[in-house]
Amino acid sequence: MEKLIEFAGPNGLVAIQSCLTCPMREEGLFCKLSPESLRDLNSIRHNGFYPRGARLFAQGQSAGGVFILCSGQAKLAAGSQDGKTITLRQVEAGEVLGLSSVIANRPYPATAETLAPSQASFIPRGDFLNFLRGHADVSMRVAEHLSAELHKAWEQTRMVALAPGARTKLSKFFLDQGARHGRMAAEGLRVHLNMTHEEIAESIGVTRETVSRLIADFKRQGIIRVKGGVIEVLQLDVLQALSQS
Amino acid sequence: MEKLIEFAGPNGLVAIQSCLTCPMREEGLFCKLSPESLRDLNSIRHNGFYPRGARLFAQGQSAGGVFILCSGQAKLAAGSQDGKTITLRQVEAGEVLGLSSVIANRPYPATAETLAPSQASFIPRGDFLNFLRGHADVSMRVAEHLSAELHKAWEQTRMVALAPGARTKLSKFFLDQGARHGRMAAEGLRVHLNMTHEEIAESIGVTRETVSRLIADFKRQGIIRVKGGVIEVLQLDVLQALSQS
DNA sequence: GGAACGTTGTGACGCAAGTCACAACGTTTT
DNA sequence: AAAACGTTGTGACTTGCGTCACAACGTTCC
Repeated sequence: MEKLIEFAGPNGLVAIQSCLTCPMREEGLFCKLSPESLRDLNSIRHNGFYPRGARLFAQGQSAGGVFILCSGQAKLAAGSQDGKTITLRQVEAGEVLGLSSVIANRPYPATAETLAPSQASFIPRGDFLNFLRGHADVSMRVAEHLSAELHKAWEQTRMVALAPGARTKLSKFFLDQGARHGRMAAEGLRVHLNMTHEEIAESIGVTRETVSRLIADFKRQGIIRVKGGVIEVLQLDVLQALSQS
Repeated sequence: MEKLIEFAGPNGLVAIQSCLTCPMREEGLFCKLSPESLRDLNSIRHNGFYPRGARLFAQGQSAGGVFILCSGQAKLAAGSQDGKTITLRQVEAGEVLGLSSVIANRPYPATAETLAPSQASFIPRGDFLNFLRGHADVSMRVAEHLSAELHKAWEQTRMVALAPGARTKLSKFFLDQGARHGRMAAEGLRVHLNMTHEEIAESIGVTRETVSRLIADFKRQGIIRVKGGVIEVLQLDVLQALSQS
């Protein structure tokens, strides 16, 4: 991080200059650290800007380092031979990508792709492990973070395997998205959802057509309304009832 | 661990007396530690013996501590309201149960049940966290372990979601079991599999009937042979071909 | 030995969701 | 403005697997 000149990323993204002044400090896993740790962290990170759809790393690559998603949004998706893919995790600003692969010294198990224009800090594997070893407080936090991720992964497995039908899964998906980015408005919960039906389908493990049909169905029943990338949940209670597997 | 008298558990299980002389020392995550760490670990563990089917903890309970499975076998299974359950993970001797829940301070996300007569050491949450904080080497190992678990969980999600049919899943399951407990014999890979069709079904997320039918099918095709809890894989290559999603 | 129980084997049936196919839009490109 | 492209909406058809239902075993347990 030699150059800290004023800089705004593409798409009007405002650049985050330093971990020490990062607005995520209260939230992100790696942001809530002691000032010393934070300074050291800041000194080994490499900043980068990515447009929507950029690939941070690919499934099967050896784990070269971790990415801290400073702003924007990304997803972690695993694919099979026959072209099908499933989204393992959505990654929000402040979260980390590739952590477990670097620590376990294994290839990335999935591909990481931005869902929106994003800023991310890359930390090479070696530097990161040194950093970990030198900061006992951090490795404890890492363990906490990994634990939380593990719980989410299990929750995901449970959802995919136990939910009895596509309708249930889609309801769960909308509620989950609502909890992440939703805001209450006059008409109901309003969620900015810049995903295609195809992407939604990959998140819940069904086909694109099924998603299209179900959304049409939800609209017909007056449960949701859609206008240009924004979903309004009009009948939250109905959606919740549907999501109960 | 006050009493270290000679003792054999139920079912002829030979008791493991101390972490310091544990035969798993080279393998288990918590076993391969420095002698000092090992001694401290040994001083906070509480030994217990469990028959097959014993419940170590239940889904939703607050995480009281971790279990180290010294010998035997267990599973971690999550259930839904309507009685369906899915096996999240099979736990072998030397592995740990409840680790992520204790660290993340969350309720156990699944129920842990022994699949065979087992010996396990329980370590209360407080003691364990103190132990972690006092031993920097251990928390790094914990991070590694959690990373490995996370990868397995993702692999599981991938399998359940991406595998196109029940046949594929069952093939994968057999191969996985073979890798764990299999031995090459004259007729082929021999796997001791003390699970009912019901349990297999829960592991791969299909119904019991489907498992029964598929096994019958595999037998008819000469891919496997079954006699009393032991499965012999006669045509490993065919099974591998089937498991390719 | 037979009652009670849990496990396995199969048949019959139905339906949710995958697959294929194409039409109707929107957006970006040129 | 037409072409090229990606996204969405729907219809028709097929099918794998869940569900229900029972029969055939095997094992404990009095």
